[in-house]
Amino acid sequence: MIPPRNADHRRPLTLRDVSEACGVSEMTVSRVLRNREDVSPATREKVLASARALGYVPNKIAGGLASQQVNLVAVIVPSLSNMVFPEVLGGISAALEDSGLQPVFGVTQYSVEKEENVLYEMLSWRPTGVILAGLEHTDAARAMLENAGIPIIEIMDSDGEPIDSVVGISHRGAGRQMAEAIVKAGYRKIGFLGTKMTDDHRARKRLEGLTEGLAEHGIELVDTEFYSGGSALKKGRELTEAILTRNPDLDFLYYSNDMIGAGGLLYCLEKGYDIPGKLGLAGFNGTDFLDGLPMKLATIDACRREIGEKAANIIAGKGYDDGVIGGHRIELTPRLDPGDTIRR
Amino acid sequence: MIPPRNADHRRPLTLRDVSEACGVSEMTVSRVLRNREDVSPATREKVLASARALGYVPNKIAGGLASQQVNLVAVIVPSLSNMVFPEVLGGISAALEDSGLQPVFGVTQYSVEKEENVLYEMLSWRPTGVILAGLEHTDAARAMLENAGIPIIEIMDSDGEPIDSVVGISHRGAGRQMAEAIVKAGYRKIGFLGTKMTDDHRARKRLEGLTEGLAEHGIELVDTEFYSGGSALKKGRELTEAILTRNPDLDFLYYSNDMIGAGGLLYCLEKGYDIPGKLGLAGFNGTDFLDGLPMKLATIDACRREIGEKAANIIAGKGYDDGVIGGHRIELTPRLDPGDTIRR
DNA sequence: GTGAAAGCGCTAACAT
DNA sequence: ATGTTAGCGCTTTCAC
Repeated sequence: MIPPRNADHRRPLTLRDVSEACGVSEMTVSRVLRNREDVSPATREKVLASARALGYVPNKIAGGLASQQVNLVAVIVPSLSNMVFPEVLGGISAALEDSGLQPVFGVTQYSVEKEENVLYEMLSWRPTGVILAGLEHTDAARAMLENAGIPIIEIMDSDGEPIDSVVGISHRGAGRQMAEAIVKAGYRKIGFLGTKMTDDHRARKRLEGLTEGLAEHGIELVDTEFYSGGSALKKGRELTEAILTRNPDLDFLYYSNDMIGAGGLLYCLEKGYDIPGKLGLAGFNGTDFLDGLPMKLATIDACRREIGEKAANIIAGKGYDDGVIGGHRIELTPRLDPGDTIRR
Repeated sequence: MIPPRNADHRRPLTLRDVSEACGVSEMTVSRVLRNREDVSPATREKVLASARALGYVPNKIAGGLASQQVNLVAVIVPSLSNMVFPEVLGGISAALEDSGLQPVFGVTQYSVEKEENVLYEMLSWRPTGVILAGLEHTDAARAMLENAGIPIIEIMDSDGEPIDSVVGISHRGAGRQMAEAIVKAGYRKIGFLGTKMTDDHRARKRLEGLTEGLAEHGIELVDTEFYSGGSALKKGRELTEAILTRNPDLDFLYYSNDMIGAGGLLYCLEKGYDIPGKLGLAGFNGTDFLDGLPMKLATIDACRREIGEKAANIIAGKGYDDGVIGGHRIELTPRLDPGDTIRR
């Protein structure tokens, strides 16, 4: 075993060390390091030189306690392995870039109990605001959010009552929109394939929307097929094979996300199905890294990046010059891209 | 505009509030809330009841300052949109699950300057340890890491000298390993396709390893093709078409990641290339969500999740009962999966 | 433009 | 098992 090189337990540097090194009061050093204007250029240079030379890194724990302000934004999402949420986080990071605020991410694995724990942890850091996915929370989490006294932005989903602000799309609406498109294109025997959605409320709402939308045209879903875990692409193939074997006369398959839709598409192409002629397909999310498949899968864009940006901007107070931080309701309109897999 | 519901600027609750509510000293309340054993069950219940009733959330800023310990682990990665890093983060989160430590993520967008900034931000929160991708940093970042006095784990790449500990694979070795497999399978005219790798040192090292490995058999790369941005699947198609048009006699294409490899594979299948007979293909990462493509692309597993777990375990002190935290060197051996796209 | 004093909310260390 | 005291490293406030 190589001996530890970094196990020195030297006391970290403090303002006092910098102060002594440059012969300026701690207070003035603090001013310089916070880029305040009321310091003479001469002292400023002296201080910065010492700080750099020593390798001083300010202690935000102490700073936060003294100033009662912490420039963190808590961001809580169900998963990172989904490709959906990394894009939301990208939007948030970009929007917060020059705001002086820093996002901190937490993951719930689609469990409201885990969400409650993560939230408790994060609130204990006294963040400037909270962004979290969805409108469904435990009672305790809801209470914490209501009492936090900071902006709370619920994102992704606008089907329900937010605690404070909400930025999202109507997943029920997306389901209905897809139902309209399917019916208008002349498909009649429709199957649904998706995740087991005990805790994925948005997928559930899309299915509900689809069902309602079809019902208005007197159409009922013929069959459904659910999965959990595993490679989505592969699962898409398997589910598709299963549902088409059971119901050879299906003429449309609606997938709860683009990845399983892509798997289904590959399967159907291999089997020689006439797409979109005899069989139509659609997914959800507008996953652009799937561009490059043999055909472009029909999908509805979930506006992931934009949702992240808008939510972050509310907390950063950007673009909302009414000065009001709380109580925003931003419902984005997702665009349906028929791609190559819905006939026209 | 809906009026703000959450804009009340009530003073957040303090230990004192809980203390007064239950008639127990602040100190004892603090003990209860930190789950310390030296409190009688009766007082414990009384305190917990009050804390819950009030909705008290501890202030870790103050706690961290007083105790001089912060249960955060800073994790710094180049990107979240890559699918590689979310898996590493998953491994880290899982390993830290019951350690009382919490990961905090930062993103550098493959820029060492940005890395330096993010690092400065994170170190100012006085984390328990730092996990960051790669061995290449600015001098200033290196100095900060060396002076931080906490465990520093550089991950993903073991080709070089770590500051403290390292957990990764040799990308140069992975390149050589692939070269061996390619030559052994009888391919001779090899092309490389990948990202413009000014700042992606690991991709660069893989290419170097490949070149060296081929050179040992007297083989030179015939051609290379680079891209940046855009849908990787689509780029894979475009690059493949370009390189095969220029060099119709190529018999192997090595891609710097599985996504562009998948795009290339789909392209070649459509064009009717004989794979793996006349043309072999390979990628890198062991991206399992690509299971479900018409053929399984040859690849080398980057051990992403395992790297995350091992790095986190070092900081959590788990599984390293020599009591030493610093100076670990863990080099994992990536497995080559020939899939269906290298002939045997 | 600069400095001195007080205190942010909690916990370590020491009493009891 | 519980309470008291001091102080973590910074910033706010006020004085100069």
